[in-house]
Amino acid sequence: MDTTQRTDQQRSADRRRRELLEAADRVVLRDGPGASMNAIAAEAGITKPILYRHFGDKGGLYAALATRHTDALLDSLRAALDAPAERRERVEATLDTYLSAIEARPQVYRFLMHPAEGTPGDQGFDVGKHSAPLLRRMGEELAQVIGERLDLGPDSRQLARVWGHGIVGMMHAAGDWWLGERPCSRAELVGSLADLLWGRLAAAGDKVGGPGF
Amino acid sequence: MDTTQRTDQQRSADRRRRELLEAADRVVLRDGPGASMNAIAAEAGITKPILYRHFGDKGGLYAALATRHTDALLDSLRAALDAPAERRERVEATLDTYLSAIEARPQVYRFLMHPAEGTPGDQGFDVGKHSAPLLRRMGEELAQVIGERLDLGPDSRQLARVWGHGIVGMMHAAGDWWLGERPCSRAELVGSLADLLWGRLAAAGDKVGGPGF
DNA sequence: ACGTGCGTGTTACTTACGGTAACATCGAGT
DNA sequence: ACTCGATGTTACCGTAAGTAACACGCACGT
Repeated sequence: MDTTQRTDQQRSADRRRRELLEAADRVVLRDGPGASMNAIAAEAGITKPILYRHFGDKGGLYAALATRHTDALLDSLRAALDAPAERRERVEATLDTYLSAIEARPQVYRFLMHPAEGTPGDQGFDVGKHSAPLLRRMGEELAQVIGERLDLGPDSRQLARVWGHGIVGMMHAAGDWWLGERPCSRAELVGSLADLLWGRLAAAGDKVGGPGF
Repeated sequence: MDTTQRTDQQRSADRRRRELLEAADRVVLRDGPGASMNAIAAEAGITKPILYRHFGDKGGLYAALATRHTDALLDSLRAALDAPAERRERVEATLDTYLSAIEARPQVYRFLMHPAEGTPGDQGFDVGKHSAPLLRRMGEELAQVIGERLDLGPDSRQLARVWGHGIVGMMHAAGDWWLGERPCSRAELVGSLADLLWGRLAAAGDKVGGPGF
């Protein structure tokens, strides 16, 4: 039958694709985002053109790779976000989940945040499209949760999106800096960020001697 | 005299360096961060090896370029941050200054945020060093202002640094998203972000029907 | 006046990588 | 036996980073 034949072939192709992705994963995690297609092909035991047949170009391969990791991380975050607990606890759990993930696998994290490394067909600026897909997806996801659950008055949807992307950016930048310098424990970082979101910046008193920030 | 001779030469070299940087600036702003060294050299009316003599490698040139723009932006931000006004107004002015800058010159912004594009000597992950220098510098700068002016109790310095990087990341991610989708006016974005920093997330009521975020 | 440096500039090359064309092989269905 | 399609190969192209090696010009000490 035509359909079963197609299914077999497709299944085989999918399996192969997964194998190639796993090989690519190993190489990228070992050599960084600048890993060459030759290196990836060698790790998979094949040569370049096969990679290109499966993924089109380097961007395609990297997009497939990023999607896998991004999906996994987003699943964890969703779980933390949906846990049955008070709002503050859930915010802290989500922050901690994200920070644990980047702490446990910094290479994956770096790859996801800087996927556009060796793509020379980069002309035309396209500002707005260049941000790491992970950040955008996390932002939209959080925006949806906020919009669904919080009563923010009129403009609720727009406010939720601004906050979603803003909070994700806060988490990302603070996490990036923390991962590099390790100035405090993860728990302290989580607490400090939650405090920031809880308005301690506005509530803090000026220091003696001048107008506060 | 030896010293005056050296000074003359150095002065001439510095002038040349500035000219080359300006040419590089034009090309990078026109062609994006993927601009080739050949193109930059051609714009400057010379050939590649001279660029390499002045800047070592592409990374050196880009670092010099980024420093120029970063310094300029940081000066603007410092001015907004130091303006004589209430805290909320100053926060809004700073956000607006940043957003105006990235809105006015998106190419510069993209270049500053994604400077590591064609640097194959990228091996070894060095997580923590990879973030855009602009973000780090803005974060440290803001941390310093916060630490100087706000009374945050014990751990003041550390809290200030977390917040500095966190707020900068919030501004960056929200700005990046906003620049791509333009979902609202700049003033609305500024207001929404300031509201977030002012604790409206914690204060918001749950939507009817379930526990809030 | 004459070499001696030294900064400025060039051409021509190497190396590495993304991407592609053309050819070889093997297994399944007619 | 023959075709078709997927899998695989070698060999190549274009481009871009980075590097000799060589050439000019100009101030200097003698």
